[in-house]
Amino acid sequence: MANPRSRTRPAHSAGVTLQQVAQHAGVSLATASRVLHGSGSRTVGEELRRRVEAAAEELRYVSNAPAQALARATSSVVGLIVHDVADPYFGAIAAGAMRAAREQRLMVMIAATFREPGLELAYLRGLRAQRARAVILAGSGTVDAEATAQLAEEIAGFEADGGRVVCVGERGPDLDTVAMANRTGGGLAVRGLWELGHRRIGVVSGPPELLTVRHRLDGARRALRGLGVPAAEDAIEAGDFTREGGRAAAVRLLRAHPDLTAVLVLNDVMAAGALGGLRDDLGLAVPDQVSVVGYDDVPFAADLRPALSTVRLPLEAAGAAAVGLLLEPRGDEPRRVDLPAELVLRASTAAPPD
Amino acid sequence: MANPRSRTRPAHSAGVTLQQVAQHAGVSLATASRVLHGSGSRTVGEELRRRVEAAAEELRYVSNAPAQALARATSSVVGLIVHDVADPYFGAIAAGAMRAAREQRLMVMIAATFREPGLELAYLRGLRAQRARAVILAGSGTVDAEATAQLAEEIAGFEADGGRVVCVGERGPDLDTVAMANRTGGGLAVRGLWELGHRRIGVVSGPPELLTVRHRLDGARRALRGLGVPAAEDAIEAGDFTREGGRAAAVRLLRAHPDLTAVLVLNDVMAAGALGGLRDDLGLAVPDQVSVVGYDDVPFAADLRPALSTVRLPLEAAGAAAVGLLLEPRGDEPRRVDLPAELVLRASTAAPPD
DNA sequence: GATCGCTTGGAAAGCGCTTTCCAGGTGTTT
DNA sequence: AAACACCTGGAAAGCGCTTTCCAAGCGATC
Repeated sequence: MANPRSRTRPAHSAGVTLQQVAQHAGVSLATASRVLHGSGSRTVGEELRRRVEAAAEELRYVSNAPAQALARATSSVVGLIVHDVADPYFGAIAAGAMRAAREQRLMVMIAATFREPGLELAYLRGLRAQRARAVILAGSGTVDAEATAQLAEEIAGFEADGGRVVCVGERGPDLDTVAMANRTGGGLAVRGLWELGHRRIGVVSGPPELLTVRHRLDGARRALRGLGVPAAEDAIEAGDFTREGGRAAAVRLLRAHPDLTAVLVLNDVMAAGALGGLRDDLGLAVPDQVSVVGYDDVPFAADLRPALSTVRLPLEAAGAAAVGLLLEPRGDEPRRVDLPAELVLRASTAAPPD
Repeated sequence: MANPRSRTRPAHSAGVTLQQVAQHAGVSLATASRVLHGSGSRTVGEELRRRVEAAAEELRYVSNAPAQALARATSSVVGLIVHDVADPYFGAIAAGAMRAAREQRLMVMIAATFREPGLELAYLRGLRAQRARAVILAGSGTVDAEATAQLAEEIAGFEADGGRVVCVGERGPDLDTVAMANRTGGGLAVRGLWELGHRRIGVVSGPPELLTVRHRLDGARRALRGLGVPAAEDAIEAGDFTREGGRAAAVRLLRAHPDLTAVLVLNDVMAAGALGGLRDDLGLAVPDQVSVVGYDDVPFAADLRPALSTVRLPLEAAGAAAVGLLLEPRGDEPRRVDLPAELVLRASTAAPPD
């Protein structure tokens, strides 16, 4: 009995080339190309056009993108480099980017560095090899000068080859970027807490080498200082940008500063951990004893209990904006899209206890 | 104005070809190719090898993947088609796949259908055009015969072109698949609830056309029937596979069947919504009045309050297994990897109220 | 009726790379 | 010392497509 998998297929279908389609239609290769992939400026007569289309359909022709890329010296793939696809922050950005990409009929090649330093560079190189038309650098920049310089060189090379690079989040002044309101948002959170009556505010921070963290922290600190909040400087604990990191850092923070009435956690994933740590490890009630504000407003933030107050960033819009940016012709000046942050107050914040 | 293709470029860095590297090293194109991309079987002398490598480095040569793909008639990209990257279920699978891909030095091209029916087909075609070496179909199959048949044909075409296809979750008997224990898991959940003492168990289900939903539901139903649980058949409400869908369906379910003491929600995202709906809309205490079990064990399940009891699926492992499968040569028989489900009891389940 | 300017189709030269086939040189065997 | 095998490097033929250039056909113009 015939194995269903080896079911015989019409001889056509496997590796059909444009040449074969042309032959089948009784036209030249050039004409077939013009009909099927033509840039439009050149027209083909109605009759031939029909014949070519019929032949393509009949033969089940599928164009060969690498061959096209080679001949055209440009492709329709864009790269997207993130730290971790499973992280909802990047998931949302990726979703936005992919939606936009679809509208432009672009394919997206995604790479996750899993926060391994050298990998971003390696992937950028890989994408360059693929002759991606553009790449979106979605992960946070770093404070490491060496790494930044290497990356800058690779980016320059990529652009010299005609590719476009767009960053989500600031990386450097001469790159096209979709800027997230990180500084502003940090200030927003602090001021929100202040308005609720909090005067002793701590911060659970992320890896200090990340630019994103630095900016958020910066905004928070500045606001704290501006408001004259005392002891602000040392009521900061850093941890990994993970649930566990947030949990541990929050516990450390409140052990060291039991008088804090509010804490700003620099990302929602950490905040989820912090919420757990405060309650389970420290027996603190949120928001009755301590208020907590997160950052990002990832989808599950509203599902946490208490529902997480947080600084909302338009993540999907950022992804979409990045794609928008890389479609525009490159300008003389680096382009920049600024996206706003917004403080969303939910149930994890309240007035401080008396 | 000059033709862009003939635009003069700086000798270094931009658009360096292997030919140029060879010239710079004083060797033939063939030798340079062997050194830089050689399959290893063919050796090049120490001296020339060094010279080529030095030249490549000096000229900042970056290989041209499309050209390689064309010449080799195979590429190093694999496609991954999901419903939604922002959904933690797919995020986890994607993360696992990407980790494995990295070890194999594969690039992954990702496509999100956003649950739009025809898009899966379109993307598969796109991936075929890209001459992807393989594609992973991570989204659930559907009960729609027409769509399934079209997909089958496209898959056959893809395979005829030499590509490999693997599914995460069952789609058909003659496809290589990483099978998730959907039926088993449904039973597991029901039995777990039974053992806690629940006798009136309802189900919040997902879109009935999804195979995944059907299988989970099937397992649950069978267990229910096996246990002799009455009224099981109609205590089922379906909703979208989203938070809102889960919320609405859960509310409907408990309005219609106020006597239920436990509900199984067929995915964690819906369960998050259900938790909210039961509490906020219906004033029901979980788990004191109603127990809730989810499905998938996505990362945030443990962060919900009450922490969600759920059926754990090894999502990352599934993604990795899929990549593993497509690296193996294609066998005569379709291959299959079965991944286990495990019931994780957390705080959203308890004995039923008296 | 010859000329011009269009439009439309085809021939052919690549795009950057892999790989087969050959040739020359070396070391080995008898 | 001749014959052989082997190793290493190069020339060249594609891979499937795009695009330039040219030629042919045709109605309009003078």
